[in-house]
Formats: sequence, structure tokens, C-alpha cells
Amino acid sequence: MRDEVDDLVEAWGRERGDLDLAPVEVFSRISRLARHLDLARRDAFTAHGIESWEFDVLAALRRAGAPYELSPGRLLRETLVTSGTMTNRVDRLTARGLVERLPDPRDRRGVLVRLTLEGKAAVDGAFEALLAAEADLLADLPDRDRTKLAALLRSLLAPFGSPTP
Amino acid sequence: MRDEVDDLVEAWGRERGDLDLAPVEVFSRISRLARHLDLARRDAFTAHGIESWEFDVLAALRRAGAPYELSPGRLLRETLVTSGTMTNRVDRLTARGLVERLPDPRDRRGVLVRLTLEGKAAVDGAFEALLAAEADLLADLPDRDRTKLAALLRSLLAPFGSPTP
DNA sequence: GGGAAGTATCTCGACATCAAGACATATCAC
DNA sequence: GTGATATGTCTTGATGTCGAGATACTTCCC
Repeated sequence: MRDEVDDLVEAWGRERGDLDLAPVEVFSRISRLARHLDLARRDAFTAHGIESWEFDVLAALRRAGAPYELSPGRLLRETLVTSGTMTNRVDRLTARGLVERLPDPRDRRGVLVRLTLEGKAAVDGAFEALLAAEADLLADLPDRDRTKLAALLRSLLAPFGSPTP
Repeated sequence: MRDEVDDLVEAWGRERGDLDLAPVEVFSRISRLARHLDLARRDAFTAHGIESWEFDVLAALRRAGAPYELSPGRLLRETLVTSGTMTNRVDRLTARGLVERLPDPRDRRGVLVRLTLEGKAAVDGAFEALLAAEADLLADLPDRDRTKLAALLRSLLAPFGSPTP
């Protein structure tokens, strides 16, 4: 089975036969898969009326467990966006009634963002749809290969370290 | 070795133990690796004075082979951006002297974008830097594992088909 | 306690991208 | 040939993100 990257590597090989293109075989595929996944995610979510950036925020709150509250600072570290962006996102999610802002009782500088019941329902539905769509993409891969793939990816990802201190 | 996604899966497992999280083990790692790679790319390129979007365009021209010419339409299919974006990018690359616009001799609606000598030097230097940076990330992975990883990724990517008709 | 430094959040301006439409030229059917 | 449709590129307006700065509160140290 041939893929887009085989073409890419072939073209580079013609032009720069002097270089070792082995890294491209791995990383180009990862980048391209990530792009296709973004589109698949988008599709899965629009069926549930939410967008990818909304899912990112709601999912972080959902994973935190009851009472589904996190500070904006924690949220921006989880989702890797800047503070200005997070303010904007929380504004829009509040307007849609999926989250609400509360004063932080332990720090009067701070705020807590809390999932509403409606937000919890939305993120749970969207997550199930996402898992279903992703499971489809893995349908042809034997369990054994899937496990091996996850392990190899882990060994590449682990050195980057966790972004949540 | 533990990675960010192990934490992620653990958190989801606590909250939604009813779901099969196997797809997350694969696709979350791919998405996160892609993000880290973007940053690594950015670093490798800034040392050579160009930005990631510039590399995407210049590399497409470079891979095409001499005389390093492609139409804007072809470029936007290669780089997956819209036509407005490509117009803007070619404008800026032209201003920097890395590419030039020529009328297409075979179609008077059309234009050809051609790499300048300066552009060719820039993209070649940047590509070598990128390969070096990526090779570093693979340093701890035995050749055999790297090959296996590339093959598994290919089997996921192939069904998406080639974007260049 | 009082002042300095640190932390948390929000505001504002700049910018790259997208989506839709405008315009010019090519291609096809008759 | 002529008209209708398709194609290729550029323009325009809206939007989301980033980065830097502003503001408010807390914490640390003397």
C-alpha cells in the first residue's frame, strides 16, 4: 500500500539523493495524519453542534472530574493556547451556556470556569462520537499492531515531557 | 517510560470507564507529536531565517525539480491552503526575493511561481537543518523500530489517498 | 505590618488565514 | 464561430489567535 509520503520521499530523493530521508518517513506521516485527524474530528463534532476548540476546553474540564472546575490558567496550560485566546474562548462558551465563570474562593485574583450540565452533556456526546470515528480509522489495524504503534509513539513523545507542572 | 497521553488516558478512564480508549492511545499521541514537531520545525527554520509557511511553499517548488516552477493552483493543492492565502504568501516571498512570478506561456489566465537562486539556497539549507533536527528526535529509536513505525503509520495514512490528482 | 516581587486574568492591536465573490481567459457543445 | 460553462487567480471582509501590556491581588522577606 502506497501513501502520500511515498511520493514525497521519492520526489526529494530525485532532487536530494545525497540526504538520508529516513526521518521524513516518520515525521511527515505524523504531521499529515494529524491534519487528516483534525478534519475527522471536525466532522465528528459538528454532528454534535460543537467545534474543535470548544471540545478542547470542555474536555479538559470534564477530565478534571466533579465539580468540573478549573482556573483559566490551568486551562490554557492544558490546551496550549495563550491567555488572550482563553479569555475569548471562555467568553464564547459562557455565551453558549456550556460553562460559567465563578470567583475563586481561595484567591481573589482568580476565577474558576465550571462546566454546566448542558456543557457536560455536550462534551460527553462529542467524545463518544470522536471515539467512534477514530475507531473506524483503526478498524483495519490488528490489535497487536495498534498496541505496538502506541508503544512506538510513546517512546517518541515521552522525551518532550508533560506540559502540566 | 510514561508520556503525557498516559496521564490523559488515565484521567478519561477515571471519568468514563465505560468507554474503550484504545483510539486515544494512538491518535492523541499523533496529534501531540505533530504539535511538538511544529515547534521543532520552527526552531530549525528560524536559525536559517525562514518561517514554516515559507518552507512549505519553497519546498514544493524545490521538489518539483528544475526549473522549479509551479502554478499557484498547484501550490495550494500541495500545501492545503486556500487561494487567498497562497496569493498572500507568494506576495511576501516575492518581496523577500525568494520566488518570482512569471506569466504562464501556455495559459494566459495563469501565472507560474519560480524559485530564485536565493530561494533555492534558502530551502536547501532549511531542509538540511530540518532533517538534522528530526534525526535527533529519532536518535534513541533503533532502525528496526523506526522502519516498523513508518510502516504502521503508512497503513493508517494510505486510506486517506493522495491529495494531488 | 509594609513594600517588593510574583501570579492570575483580561484588554488591545497586529496579522495570517479562510470563505465568498470578482474578473479574466479557456474550453466545450452545438 | 458563438454562447455557456469551467478554470485560474486575485480581492475583500470577517474571524481567531498571538504577544505585549495593564490591572488586581497575593506572597515573600525584612
